[in-house]
Amino acid sequence: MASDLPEAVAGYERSAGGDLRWVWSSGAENYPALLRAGVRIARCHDIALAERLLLGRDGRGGEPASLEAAHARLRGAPPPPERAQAAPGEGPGRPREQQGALFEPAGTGITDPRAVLEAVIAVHADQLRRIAADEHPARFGALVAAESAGALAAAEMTFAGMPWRADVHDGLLSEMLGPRPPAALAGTRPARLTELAAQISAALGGRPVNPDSPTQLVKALAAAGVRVSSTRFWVLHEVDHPAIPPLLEYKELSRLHAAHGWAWLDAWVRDGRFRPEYVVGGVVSGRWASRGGGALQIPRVLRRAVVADPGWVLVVADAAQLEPRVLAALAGDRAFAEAAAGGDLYEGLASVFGGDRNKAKKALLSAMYGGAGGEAGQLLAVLRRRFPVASGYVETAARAGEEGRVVRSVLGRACPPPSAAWRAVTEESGDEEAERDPGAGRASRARGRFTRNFVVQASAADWALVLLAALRRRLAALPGPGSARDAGVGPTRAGRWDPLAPHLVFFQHDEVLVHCPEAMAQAVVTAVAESAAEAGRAVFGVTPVRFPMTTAVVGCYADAK
DNA sequence: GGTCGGGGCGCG
DNA sequence: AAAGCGCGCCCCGACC
Repeated sequence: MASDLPEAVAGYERSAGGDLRWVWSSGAENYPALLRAGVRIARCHDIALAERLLLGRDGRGGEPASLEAAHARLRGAPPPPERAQAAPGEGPGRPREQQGALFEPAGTGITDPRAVLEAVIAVHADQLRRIAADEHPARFGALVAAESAGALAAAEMTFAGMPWRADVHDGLLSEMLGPRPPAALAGTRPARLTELAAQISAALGGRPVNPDSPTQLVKALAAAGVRVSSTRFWVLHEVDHPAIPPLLEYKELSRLHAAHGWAWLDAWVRDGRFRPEYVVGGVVSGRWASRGGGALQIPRVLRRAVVADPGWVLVVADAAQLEPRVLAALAGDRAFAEAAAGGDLYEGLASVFGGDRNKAKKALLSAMYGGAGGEAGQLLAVLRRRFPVASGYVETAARAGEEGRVVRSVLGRACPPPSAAWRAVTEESGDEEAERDPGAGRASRARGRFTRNFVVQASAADWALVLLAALRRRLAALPGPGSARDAGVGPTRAGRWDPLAPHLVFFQHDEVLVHCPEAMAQAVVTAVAESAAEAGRAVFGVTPVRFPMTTAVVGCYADAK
C-alpha cells in the first residue's frame, strides 16, 4: 500500500472535521501503525468486532469473525481458518509486535487491494442489513459503534501507555521480598521467601516442604495433625498452627513475586510506560480481556508505581456501584431507583435492611450472582418483597438460563447458547421412570447463575463502553492548556495524535484513568461527569437512575480513594 | 522435551 | 468470613 497512507488518512480526517467513519477490517490490526505515524482517527466501523457481535446474536459465536471469513460466508464459500493468535517463537510474557501492512488483512486470504476494498464494501453493507434486521436495530447499532470506538480507545491506550515508575516498583519489591536476586540467581526465591519457606518447613516437622505445592502442603499439614480441605487462604486462615502465619505471608508475597515481580517489570515496562494489549470484547459479557502483562489484575499495592509525569496528573474515575444501578435501570424498578437515588447506593438501601449497609450489599450481590447460602437467603427474601420488579428481572434471566435459552444485554449483546455437553446432561429422559442424571440439576442451576449475572454484567459493560467512547470524544475536543496549543485547536488538530493532550491510559471494567496536564484536570473531571450522564441516557433512555462516578485528581494512582 | 487441567489468587 | 458471576496467569504434577 502507499507509503503516504497515514498522511492521506489524516488529510481526510482534517477535511471532514471528524464527521467521518472509516470502515476497516479491524482496528486492532490497522490502528497501531497509524498511531505510530502520528495519526489519530475519530470514528470507525470495525468489521471483525461487528461480525463477532452479529455471529453471537445468531448463536454462531464459534465461527471466525475476520473480514475474510465474513466475506467467504457471504459468497457461500468455506471460511478460512482463524488466524493464529501468536507469532511462532513468541514466548509468554513478552509484548507482541504488530505486523502486517496497513489495511491489509494479515495471514492467508485477500491480498489484492481491489479485492480487499470489494470485500470491505460487501461485508459492511451486509452487516448494516443484519443490524437493521435486529429486534432493536438502534440499540444494536449503538453497540456496534461503541465496540468499534472501544477498539480505537484500546489501541490508543496501548500506544500512550500507563505511566509506570520502574524504580518505585523495584523499591516496593525490595521492601517486601528483600533485594532483587542477582541475574545469575534469577528464578530463585528472594531472601524473604526463602526465610518463610524455611520457617514453614521447620514448623511442619523439619522435612523440606515446597509451599508452592498444595499437594505437599496438605500432606505435611496432615502429618502435623491438621486436616484441611484445601490450601486456600480462607481455609488456612481458620487454622491455629505455627506453620500458618508464615505460610499465609509466603502465599501473598510469592504471588506478588511470580505475577508482578522483577521478571514482569523487565518484560512489560519500557521507558516509563506499561503497555498492555487489550482484547476488546474478549469476555463473553463484553468486558475487555488483556493479553500478557496481567493488565486487569494489577495488585493494588503496585498502584504506588503508577505516577503521573512531571507537570501532569492522573484523573482516576470509577463508576460507583455500577452493577446494582444497572439492574435498577434495566428492570425499571421505580422503588429501587428511588431508594438508590443518593450517592452511596448501599447506604440508600440500608434502611430496608435494618440500617445495615453490609446486609444491603450482600443482598444485592446475592441477587446478581445467584448466591443463596447462609444469611443470603433471608436477605434475598427481603429484597424480593421490597423490590419485586428488580428481583423478578434477574429471576427471569436465571430461569431462561436454566431452560437453555439465551439472554441479551440492554444493547443486545447475546450470551452464548449452552454447549452440546450441557444439553446432553440436562436433557430430560424420554422414559418417565428413568433416573435423571444427578448432574442435570447442578448444570442447569450453574447456567441459571451465569445468565442471571450476564444480563447485569453485560449491560454494565455496555454502559462502560459507551462511557469510554463518550469520554474519548470529549477529551479530544477539549481546548488545550496554553496559547501554543490553543492555536492548534480545531481542524488543524483533527487527524493528529497529540501527545500533549489528555489521553486515556487505563480502563478496567468500570474504572478509567486519564493522564493529563495539571492545568486541564478540572476540564477532564467535567468531561468524565458529562460522559457518564451521556452514557446513562444513551444506554437506558429516560430513567431516574443516576450513574455517578467518583473522580480523584492525583499524582499517584495509589492516592485515589 | 512439551502440553494441559487443576489449585490458587489477583482484579472487577 | 466467603460465597454466588466474569476473567488471566502463576506453579505443580500428570501425562504424552
